[in-house]
Amino acid sequence: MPTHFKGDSGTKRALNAFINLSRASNSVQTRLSAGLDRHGITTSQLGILEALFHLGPMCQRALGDKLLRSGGNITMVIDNLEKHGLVERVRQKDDRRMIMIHLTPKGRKLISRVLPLHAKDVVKEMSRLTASEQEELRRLCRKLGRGGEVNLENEHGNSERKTKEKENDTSSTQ
Amino acid sequence: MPTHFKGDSGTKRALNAFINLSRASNSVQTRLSAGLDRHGITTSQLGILEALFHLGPMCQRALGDKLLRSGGNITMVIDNLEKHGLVERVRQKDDRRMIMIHLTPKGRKLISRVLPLHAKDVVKEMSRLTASEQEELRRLCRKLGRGGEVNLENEHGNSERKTKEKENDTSSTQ
DNA sequence: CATCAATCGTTTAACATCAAACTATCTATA
DNA sequence: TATAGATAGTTTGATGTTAAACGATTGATG
Repeated sequence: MPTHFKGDSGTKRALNAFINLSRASNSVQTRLSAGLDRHGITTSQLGILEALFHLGPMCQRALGDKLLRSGGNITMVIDNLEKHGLVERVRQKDDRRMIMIHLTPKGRKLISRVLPLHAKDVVKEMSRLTASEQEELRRLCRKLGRGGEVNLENEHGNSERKTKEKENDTSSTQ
Repeated sequence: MPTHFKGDSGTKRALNAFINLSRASNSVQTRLSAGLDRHGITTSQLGILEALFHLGPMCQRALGDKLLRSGGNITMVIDNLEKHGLVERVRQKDDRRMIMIHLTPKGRKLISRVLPLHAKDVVKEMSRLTASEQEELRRLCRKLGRGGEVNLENEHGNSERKTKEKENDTSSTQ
């Protein structure tokens, strides 16, 4: 009963690697979101606030692309942020399909206060690994990332430079 | 604008490790759940079906402990499994608070068919890493697992044996 | 100019998730 | 025995998530 799998060792290895990957991600995520609780925001909300803070006002479509979330999801999370007075929707005049999301002063204040604290929490969580272990973990995880190394999105049409793949922005979510 | 963080390199390293950990877990999870879609079940449902298949009938509390989910969540997922005729609730006679969850023949048939296919999918996903990379990933992820190595739950009171920590069961979820 | 296709955001339905309040049941103990 | 506390499961309310259908707006093309 406690064996649970009668496959070859290669299968066991893959299953174990996957299970521990999932558990680690979930564990860290859960502990970090407890930290965010103290500031009254969720992980999803942090993602949006951080993007707005670092990149400036964006339309919902762009936020969805950046955070890898569906349009409907972005609508919902922004609804909640708006209820709390942290962002506001501004309908574009030139293209009335588009709505730019702006941080309110309250939202800007909050995110600029929370971000360093959250980063500190992340550092604390990851400090269970040494520096080189963190780099190794990153390297291994990258190989498991988005299917087939797509990267077919130049964000805002800077198609003249075939630059450095972007790959990482050192944001504190996702 | 593209720098996004003006912290020391240790902070950057931790943030990058964390981001890539989350993304890897999410990516793999998303691709695997597309595979489960073909069998009409979700990841959560798979977790419960698999536990029942490997461990036999269990009460909801035990399932929640095993899968690290809240009681309310278990109730909901089992509701859906029951709707689909894959499990059934059996009220205990000796202790009427308790409800044992059983696989139906249909549920047993489904999970015994799906499990090997799902395992194969996991192997395929993880094959982006070599065998030793998988083992290294597992090792690193374990260090990030549940806070402080708690393990304060002997499941069903087998408190006489201080046995081998249990740690891993080679299941294909979680 | 009219229409059609693309794009943006919203809504809906289904599932997941948690915490907290609640019901039912059991156990210990006074 | 009666009552209080523990335990199992459900319900509720909030959030997040997707996919699909939908409405509004824009742009292109005949």
